[in-house]
Amino acid sequence: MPAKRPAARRPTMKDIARRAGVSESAVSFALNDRPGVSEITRDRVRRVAEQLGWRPSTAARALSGEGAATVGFVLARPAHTLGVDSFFLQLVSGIQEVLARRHLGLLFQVAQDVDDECAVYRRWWAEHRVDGVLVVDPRTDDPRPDLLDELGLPAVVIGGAPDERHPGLSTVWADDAGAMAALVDGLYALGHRRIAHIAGLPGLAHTERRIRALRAEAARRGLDEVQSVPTDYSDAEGAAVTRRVLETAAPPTALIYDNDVMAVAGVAAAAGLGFSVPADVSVVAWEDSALCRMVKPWLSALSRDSVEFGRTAATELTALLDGGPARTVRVPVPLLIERDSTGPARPA
Amino acid sequence: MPAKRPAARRPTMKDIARRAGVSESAVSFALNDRPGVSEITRDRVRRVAEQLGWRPSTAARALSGEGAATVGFVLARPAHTLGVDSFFLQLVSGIQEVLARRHLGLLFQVAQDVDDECAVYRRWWAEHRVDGVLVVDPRTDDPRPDLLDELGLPAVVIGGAPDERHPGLSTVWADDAGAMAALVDGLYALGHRRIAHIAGLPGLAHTERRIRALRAEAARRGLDEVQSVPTDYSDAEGAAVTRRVLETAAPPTALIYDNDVMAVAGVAAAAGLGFSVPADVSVVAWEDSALCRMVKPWLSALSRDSVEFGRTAATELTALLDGGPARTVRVPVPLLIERDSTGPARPA
DNA sequence: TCTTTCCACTCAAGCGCTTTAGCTCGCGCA
DNA sequence: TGCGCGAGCTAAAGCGCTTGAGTGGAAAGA
Repeated sequence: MPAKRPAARRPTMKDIARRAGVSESAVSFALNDRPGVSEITRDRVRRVAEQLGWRPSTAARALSGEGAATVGFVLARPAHTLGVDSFFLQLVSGIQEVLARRHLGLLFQVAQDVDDECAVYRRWWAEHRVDGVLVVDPRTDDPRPDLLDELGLPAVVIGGAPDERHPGLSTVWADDAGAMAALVDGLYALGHRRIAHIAGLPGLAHTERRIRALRAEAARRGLDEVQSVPTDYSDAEGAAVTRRVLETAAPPTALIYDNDVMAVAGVAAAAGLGFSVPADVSVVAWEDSALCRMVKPWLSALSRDSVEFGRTAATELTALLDGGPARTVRVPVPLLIERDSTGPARPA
Repeated sequence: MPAKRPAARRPTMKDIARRAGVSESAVSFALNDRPGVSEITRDRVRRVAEQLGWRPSTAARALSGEGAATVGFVLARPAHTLGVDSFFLQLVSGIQEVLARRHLGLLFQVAQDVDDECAVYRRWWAEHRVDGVLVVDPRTDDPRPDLLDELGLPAVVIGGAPDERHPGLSTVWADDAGAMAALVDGLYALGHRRIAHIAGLPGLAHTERRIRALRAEAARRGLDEVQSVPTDYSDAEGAAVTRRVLETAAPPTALIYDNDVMAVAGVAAAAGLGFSVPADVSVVAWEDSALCRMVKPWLSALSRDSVEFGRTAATELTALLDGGPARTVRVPVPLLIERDSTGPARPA
């Protein structure tokens, strides 16, 4: 037999009203800082509420039109790439920090793919579950902004490019193009002319931005042995692609990895092929984490503050929920932390 | 001016009732598979509902006593240890898989510490936000089970030991003691007599279980140069402790790390001290992930299926929500994947 | 003195759903 | 013919909160 639960009853506004000797409406006014009650009544009500440990029922609030006090976050990535990723947990930490302050809940869901994700948004909307959502991994040709517009669901896109076509959405983005330009600058100065970019998932907006930026930089300098190879972000593909680009007649002298996991796997793969880092080939990871200091040589990496990124995104969303206008805000360009995996190109 | 939102109205049961020419109650009966309507009416109602894209408002449902259709998950770990951890995202993936099937939402929150976590539970309970919670990182002397009992909030403890004192809580656990015994068995057979265990956060139940198990195994075999050193799971402490135990007159010949991150950091630290793995010292990681195959030598590791762990926990919670009895279920003992970091002890 | 104004508060409806009680048939049976 | 009965449905209350429309009384104005 299941244990009998005492199931303490939650106090309601009615309880407060009775104890304070006023009507429920007065309680509502008092607790929501609305005019209509005297200061002394307000105080009394507040004290009683506190004493009873009262908290508003989100369900009742939501039902009377106040919104669900919850924001949604969907992660649609293949399960195996979720593994050793430091970015998302940090991002979510930052998001939480801001949301918790306002007692907003975070409804989290992992989805199979973007279509699945869209279905989740539809369901959340229809079920009245969330007041707004945070969208990650924006894509080229993304169906989500249109959908969110249609549903009228406030949203901020994390990591997208500024988007004029959806004036209702806020965007928080990093200047990947600028970062890539700076990165290539540095490598060029070190003598690197053949550069391979082991990119992330094709179709992701920031992957495409980085690829385009690299191509542009190469063109500007007349480098024609520069390439980007998309992957699924996994260590396996990172290693495989590394081997592929390195086993050519004129292998690249610098490798740019779109995340830390692939960079680490890539270094190992390079070593397996007899390439030493950074003597034969320089390596940079586009994402810094403890991982980069766990291998020899320590990896140079582009470091951004993912927690702050999350904070910014959440702040924009709360502004949107408060009825503010949609905005486009840029977070600081990631900073290159130079460690031991980058050096001058070996002379030809 | 903020974009005017079209704000499509969500269909309600009233809409369905009107379109189907029946009362709201009939609609409710029809859609919830209750007796009281004929099959043909039921079908008609269902069709109309489908056609309108109707979904029940969770707020309204919750308000009329049905529960919030949401379960909670709080993560209370220092932010910096959240970084490169593969376990939680995998666990959450598994949890989601089960919850999504029943359209249960997952409310996720990161907290500072256990007290903070308790406050979150209280708030969730008072706000009527969740029907149950998943508790991770159980501790020795944990205040949470008592609290959850008091609140009557269904809960399953993930990774705890069977707990007779709280018959209302379900527990999903792994047999750390058994795994530790098997591990020591293997190392002993390889000739290892001096073993150091670089443990996780002190106070966590499974940390203590492992420490006790190791001590028991050592006692059984009369090994007196066996030790456990607690850490905060970070790569930094993993490396520091490694150096400390290795820089002694009779250093251990085998190191057991309570997670993959510390193991990797530990190998690097050992190498820095001139110890080669596995010739001078064997290394085992208690947690397998891509990380273990990213360093040379590849790390032997205890592998468990974290996704499945999550599935099991979520399944138990849904059973509890359905009014089932609390249960204690054991997941399979983690399996030792032997790679290149373990070998025979160097003869004295 | 009587009216107006305003403040502090109460009433009651409504949000979308569930659920209990009740109502109306048509049928079988005595 | 009358009655009971169950199947199939409706009416209405209630969950906890917000909110617009009152209401009573004291202070202010005529």
